[in-house]
Amino acid sequence: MTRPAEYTRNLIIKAAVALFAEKGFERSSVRDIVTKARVNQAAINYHFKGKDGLYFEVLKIAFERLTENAGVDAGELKSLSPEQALRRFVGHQLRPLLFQDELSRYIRMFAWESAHPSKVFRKFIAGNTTSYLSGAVDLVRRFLPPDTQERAALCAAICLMGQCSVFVRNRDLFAQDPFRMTIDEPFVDELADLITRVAIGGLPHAEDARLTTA
Amino acid sequence: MTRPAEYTRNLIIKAAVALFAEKGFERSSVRDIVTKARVNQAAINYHFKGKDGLYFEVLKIAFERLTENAGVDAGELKSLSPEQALRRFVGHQLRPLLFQDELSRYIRMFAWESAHPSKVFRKFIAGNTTSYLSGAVDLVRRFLPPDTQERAALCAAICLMGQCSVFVRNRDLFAQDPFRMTIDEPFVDELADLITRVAIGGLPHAEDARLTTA
DNA sequence: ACAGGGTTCAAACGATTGTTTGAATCAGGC
DNA sequence: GCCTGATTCAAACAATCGTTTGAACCCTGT
Repeated sequence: MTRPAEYTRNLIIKAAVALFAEKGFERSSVRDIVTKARVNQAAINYHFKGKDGLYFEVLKIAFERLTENAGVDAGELKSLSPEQALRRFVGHQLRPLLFQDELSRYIRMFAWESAHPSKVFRKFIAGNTTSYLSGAVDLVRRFLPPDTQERAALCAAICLMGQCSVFVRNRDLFAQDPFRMTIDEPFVDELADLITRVAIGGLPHAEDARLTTA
Repeated sequence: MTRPAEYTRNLIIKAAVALFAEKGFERSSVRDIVTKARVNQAAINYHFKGKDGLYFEVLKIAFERLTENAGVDAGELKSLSPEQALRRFVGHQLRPLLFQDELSRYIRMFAWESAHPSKVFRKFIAGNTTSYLSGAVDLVRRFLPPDTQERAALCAAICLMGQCSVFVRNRDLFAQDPFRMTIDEPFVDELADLITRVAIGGLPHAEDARLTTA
């Protein structure tokens, strides 16, 4: 069979995940990837039909791993209280701040896409109808008034994930000079608590009477 | 004097602002800018010492215009109730969703930077100690418990601005197929109310007892 | 031993990026 | 009128990007 093919495929995917997570898709060059993977230039085009094809493959893997392992897990979601589930989810989204394992890299990749979705990514979510956003929507729905419109719930979910991804993307920036945040476990716990608590406290009032627009 | 110089300078700046707002700094090429401005290739390097120099100049202008005109205005901030001030600020941040005027373009430029700060931008905020974030920090502080640490207030401000900039950046994406949001004035009002109300409802509980980390 | 297909390789391709060049053009001062 | 400095211009530069090429390589089946 094609033993060696699968081997270098994995080599490439591993290197690509690391780079895509670190810098995002656009800023990661093919030459960076093949250098890190210690394979030839043409390998990506041979095995994945180009950079886009590689990214699509990587997205597929990341999505599978995340949905099977996430705090979005349907079973776990029901066994926990809404507050616990939300806290777990936020903690999961902030995971790349603390750990550099594979799962964290996948989350970070999606954090880049939430900043500026690439063409490949759009094609990807077009195929996966059950977007990773739907999990977040279910999560916030439990805090929103029961008659909240789907659109508002979607916006709330986007806001929730956006708050996490800002920190994931700019981790290094916030650690540096004007901010000087020491990003350790106590800090991330604090941050996750902050985001979670603001959501818990605020979401129930999301559909109150219209504010004066002035 | 150098009349014609200032004229083409403004031509370039105007075109650059439009493109930087639309696509961000990195994705806007020098050739796009000079074509839109109807000036020569070399003009940018002659007048601004390169693309970076142009961007720095544009950032300076945008920052001045925003601080003098923003909902962050110190006088206006004190004359309004905390709730009104926050709602005004959020509405201001979401302005690019509705209008395409100059002010909206400046806001959108900063929204791109909040996603992935460029080198030029980092150098810029290093020089402007009173970051545009400090206004947001003051705003959220009025809802946080009085003894909240500066670090937590800063995180809350980042979260607040992040929620707005997600929609500003991805306006077109959310209008399209998987989401199909019609981004008109009622929607933006609704969204601004949502973000504001979640913040008002949640921020006071930001420093409650530690949540169980599980 | 040989042929053939899957895989690797170094090199080049064409497109795009930001920047530089050197001549051409224009203005105003002596 | 001519010189000088500022400004514009078309063209090229060097670097990087993703992709393609065609020969070399290696393993397998016959």
